Amino acid sequence: MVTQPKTPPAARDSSESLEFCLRLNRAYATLTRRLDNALSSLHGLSFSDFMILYYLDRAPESRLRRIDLAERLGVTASGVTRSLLPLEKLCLVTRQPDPRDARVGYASLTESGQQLLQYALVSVVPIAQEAVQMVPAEQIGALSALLGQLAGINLSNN
Amino acid sequence: MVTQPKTPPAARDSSESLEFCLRLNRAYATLTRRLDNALSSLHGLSFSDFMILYYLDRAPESRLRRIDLAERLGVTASGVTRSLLPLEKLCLVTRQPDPRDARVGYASLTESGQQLLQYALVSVVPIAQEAVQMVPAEQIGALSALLGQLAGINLSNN
DNA sequence: GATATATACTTGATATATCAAGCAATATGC
DNA sequence: GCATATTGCTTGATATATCAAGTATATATC
Repeated sequence: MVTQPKTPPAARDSSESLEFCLRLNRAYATLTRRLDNALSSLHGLSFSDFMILYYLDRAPESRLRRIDLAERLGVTASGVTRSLLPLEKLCLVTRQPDPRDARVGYASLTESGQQLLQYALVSVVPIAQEAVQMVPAEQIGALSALLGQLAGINLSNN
Repeated sequence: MVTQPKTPPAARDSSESLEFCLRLNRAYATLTRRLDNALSSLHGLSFSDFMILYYLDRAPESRLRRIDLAERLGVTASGVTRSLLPLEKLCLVTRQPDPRDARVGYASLTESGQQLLQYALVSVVPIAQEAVQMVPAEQIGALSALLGQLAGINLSNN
């Protein structure tokens, strides 16, 4: 039986956890807005667009199955379909079939997509650095890893 | 003139910062989706709705100017107007004028809003804790502080 | 004390994401 | 080898957020 009638042992943790979620939310909103603004004045890219180009660029052969792209971005397959449409229209990304599995479609970064990414990086990096600069440098990695874990928590139980 | 043609000194930091932003994005998406799902099956609340009730509950007299609510949520004034509409319709929040300044409208948590918040907390807290549990406990505070700072970075220079 | 500027909102048009449903193609079970 | 998932993806309807523009009040300037 619990013996403390006033403050149950989990009380402090629960508000700490909640506070964390609230701040994560606000940090996300703030950062994304700043990045969106900076990029849209460059070439009409959103930060979401930028992330797509960036993930593709890092992938082997500069391409990714649409479903894998969705997973990295943290959106649904539907979201990827819709996000890729304008990028394909601009010829920044092209669609490629998989010879072994006719269901999958690859999103592949084009030359011009790669080039635009380089330009976009010039706008994005300073903002990303400014946002992170207040972190003690050696903690960035740990914090980053932490967010990665958070994003990777098991989704199957819901 | 820059003298290192291959790896400029900022290169490592820049990809680290970028990586951080990418993970922040994904962590946000993952966590929000989980919270949204849990809450919507409860009473049709989104996590955004929950945050509104929560911020109001914590504020003095359980009320906040709409603009201040926007700032806490990290959204625009427009977003607050639209988010409050259904909550006002459900009588979870009411609008109150300011006797000194006719421009401002307060969003005030009602009794039933307070009650629903208590129920919602039961759904939200376990998810928030599960998400945070993988953080080494003593680091939660640091990370939380960091996200808070990140969210608070000067917005005027954009 | 009239004019100009800033603040606190609201609203119309638009972008972006979701969910649910559907369609093919592949993999699995019998 | 045939029925039954499961996977990868797209599409229609809908929710939610933005921006730009507009309204009304308050504050500052002269």
